[in-house]
Amino acid sequence: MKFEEAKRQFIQTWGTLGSEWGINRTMAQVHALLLIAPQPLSTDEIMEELQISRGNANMSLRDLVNWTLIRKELNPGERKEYFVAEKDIWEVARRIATERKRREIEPVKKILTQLKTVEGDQKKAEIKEFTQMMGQLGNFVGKMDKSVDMMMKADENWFFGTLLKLMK
Amino acid sequence: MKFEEAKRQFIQTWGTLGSEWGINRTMAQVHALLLIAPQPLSTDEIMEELQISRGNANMSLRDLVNWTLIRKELNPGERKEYFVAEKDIWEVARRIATERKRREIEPVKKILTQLKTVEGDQKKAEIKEFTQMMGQLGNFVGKMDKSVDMMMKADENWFFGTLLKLMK
DNA sequence: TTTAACTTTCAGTAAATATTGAAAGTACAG
DNA sequence: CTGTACTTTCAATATTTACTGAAAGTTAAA
Repeated sequence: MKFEEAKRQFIQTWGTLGSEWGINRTMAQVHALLLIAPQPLSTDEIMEELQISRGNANMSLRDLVNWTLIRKELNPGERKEYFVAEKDIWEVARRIATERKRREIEPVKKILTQLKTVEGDQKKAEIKEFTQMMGQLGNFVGKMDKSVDMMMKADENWFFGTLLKLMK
Repeated sequence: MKFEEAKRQFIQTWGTLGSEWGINRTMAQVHALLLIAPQPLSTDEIMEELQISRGNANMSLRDLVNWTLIRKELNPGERKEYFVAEKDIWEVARRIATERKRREIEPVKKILTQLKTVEGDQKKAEIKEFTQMMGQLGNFVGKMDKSVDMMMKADENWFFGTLLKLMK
């Protein structure tokens, strides 16, 4: 396969994967482009390569910076901003996990805790079932949460090494 | 908090969480409703409770059955179909992980493997960066894949027990 | 200052996704 | 068979989400 084709396909694949997991397709494509860029890219280069508008490029880049998946890089004596991606995939995974935990898991955890305290007679099947399920979910989410904390601190080889050794 | 309010809030929370993770909001809400139902529910009961159309209810239920998160239940001598959810949350998590792996991770893995074989001079920075990144990603996705396989076979207490013990 | 090179915003529009509901399909009881 | 109690489908529509591009904002060099 030719390089240009491979690049096109990678960007497309990454975009699709992103949108399947609730991440805006264009943002994932910009990320893909920066992941394989050997040097920092400017907004104009990204617009050109992905054929997107300035507004869209700016927004995607801002979001990626907020996710800490990319950072701005400035050349001395030049106004233009360039962007570089974090290229260590384990680090990328950790940042995504951390961010999604903070934005999505923590709020759910808090709500589940509240919902466990629902008023009503535990002898009613409805209430019993509800309380039990909130308990199970709260417990599970708590464990997931702890697992992410662990991943955040861990080194890749150690993490997968330990995990996969347990499999045998 | 009153039961009706807690129920409403749980269904809403679960729907939001689903849509943040690329799962149709209504499908997640139907799932939530069945998770807390002490007995099987019919399509009409679900339509009524969530205020959705017959078509939408039918489609969401079919999808949930395909994900093996719920199953049909028939009462002898009755035409109507009822639905029950798998209530063991560890089992639910495993089924979701298995399904997403199959639908989304496996195809990406296959493509990454192909993309590693891109033609071109490894001395060119572009190609070198690309090949390296495909290698890193392929490696990472492979490990995630194996971790899910492990989870599929494991018992909840053992899995989290082992994982969280490693944290200390 | 002013000008110019750049970045950000956001109202309007386009595209993607989800939902409805009525018609068609299915299968069982009589 | 035939009626009826259901389930499924799908074209039309509504809703949500993403994108554009021009105007406003910012910053620094002249």
